[in-house]
Amino acid sequence: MLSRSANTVVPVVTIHANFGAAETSYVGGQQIHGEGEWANRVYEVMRGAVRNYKTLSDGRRQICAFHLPNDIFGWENGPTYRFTAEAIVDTTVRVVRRQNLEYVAATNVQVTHSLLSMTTRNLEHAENQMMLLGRKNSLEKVAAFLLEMDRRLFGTDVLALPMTRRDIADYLGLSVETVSRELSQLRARGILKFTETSQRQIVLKDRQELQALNS
Amino acid sequence: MLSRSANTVVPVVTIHANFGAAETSYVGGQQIHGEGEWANRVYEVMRGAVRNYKTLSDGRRQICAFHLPNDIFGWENGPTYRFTAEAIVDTTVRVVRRQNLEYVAATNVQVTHSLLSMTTRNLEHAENQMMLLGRKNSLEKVAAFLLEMDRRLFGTDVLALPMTRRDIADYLGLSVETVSRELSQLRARGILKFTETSQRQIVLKDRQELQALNS
DNA sequence: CGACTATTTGAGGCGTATCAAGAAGTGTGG
DNA sequence: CCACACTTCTTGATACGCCTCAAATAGTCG
Repeated sequence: MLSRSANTVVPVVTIHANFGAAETSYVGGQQIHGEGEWANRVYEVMRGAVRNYKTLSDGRRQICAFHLPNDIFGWENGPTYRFTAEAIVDTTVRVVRRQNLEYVAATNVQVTHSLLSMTTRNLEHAENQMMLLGRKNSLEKVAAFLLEMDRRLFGTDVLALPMTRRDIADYLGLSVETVSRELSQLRARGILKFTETSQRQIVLKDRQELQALNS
Repeated sequence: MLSRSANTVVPVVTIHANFGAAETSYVGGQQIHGEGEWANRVYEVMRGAVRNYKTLSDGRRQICAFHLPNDIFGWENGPTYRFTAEAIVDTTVRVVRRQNLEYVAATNVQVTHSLLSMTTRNLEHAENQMMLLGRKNSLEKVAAFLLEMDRRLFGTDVLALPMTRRDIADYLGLSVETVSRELSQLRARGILKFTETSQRQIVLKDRQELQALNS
């Protein structure tokens, strides 16, 4: 049972029918689970995209991760979800009850090991994001974002971004306007272009140059 | 074998003599392992403090974590360390060979589960830090740092910070000067004071007010 | 088509970085 | 114990990158 992870190709659990999995669909904008709610379920994205975020009391938002097809999310060690998870676009997920997964993990060292691998990859991503948030400037942030999406939305010439500029901004610790300006700058420099149909469809014309901007 | 974790009181592996542990000491500033080196060893801090950081090619640095007594670090899923780890002050660690730990983890579901718990706690910390780095202002960052250290360096009236202002700055995504200014502001507001002996020894006079600044 | 949201672009302001200098603290050798 | 060199820390002046506010354009959906 292997599954392609967000970042690398490593063995990882897939939520399997054996665990009592069921599919559920959400429309764009719909909440899948809320920060602080009981963490009863674990999810695997089948189609669509999910944003995982925290908010401060005054509404400031930090998106910690985007989940794309084959990503697993909602696995918690503690009793409650540390995030809100929302479908960005129409999304289908496979759901498994947490206790079923825990039941298997308690006895099966391989499943536990897979969960450990998954958590470690999430940690690596978070660590890279800390460097990005703490020490990169706005152009470097946007370049890194594009390269990440290019890697994860593989297999297509055009990056069909599911998320809004606001989502990108809240992922990179920027304002919407700054994201837009840096994208415009990259377009002006010939590093990318938008398709005729949409501003959310981006073609990377010079990945090397993007890579160079990513420090 | 239980050990107090950095953030919460949860069962977690301690590096035990059974794993073939040995103690090693480092002087302040000495490197324990470098980013990219083969991850052959796992460490537990006995005395002292460790900084874990990444650097960009031009020298910008992001400290991802400070490790204090009873913290475990150096556990990697991949082949190499993703960080440089340096002793901040004179530090003693317990060392275990990775393969010994892996050997136990491969068969013992409890040890694997402990590693999973530890990794999950690290992930939670990283997620909170992402919110801090991406969305908090400099005063909120410094307040959050002080509260974190107050929680982790428990049992004393004065916070005897092992790290320099530069370390704090690189942990919070700020400049040294800004850290210093915000500490001065908190002192001027009567929320903290320094001891007569050192600028690194801080007494928190109003934790509630600090908590309020932390959003 | 009309209402609404998302995106871009410009103008100006603010928060934090940078540069600079002095004070405080630390370590070393005499 | 002091003198000296060096590092760390603080504080002030200034610069600049990104945010905020505003308005126009583009895109979406009933």
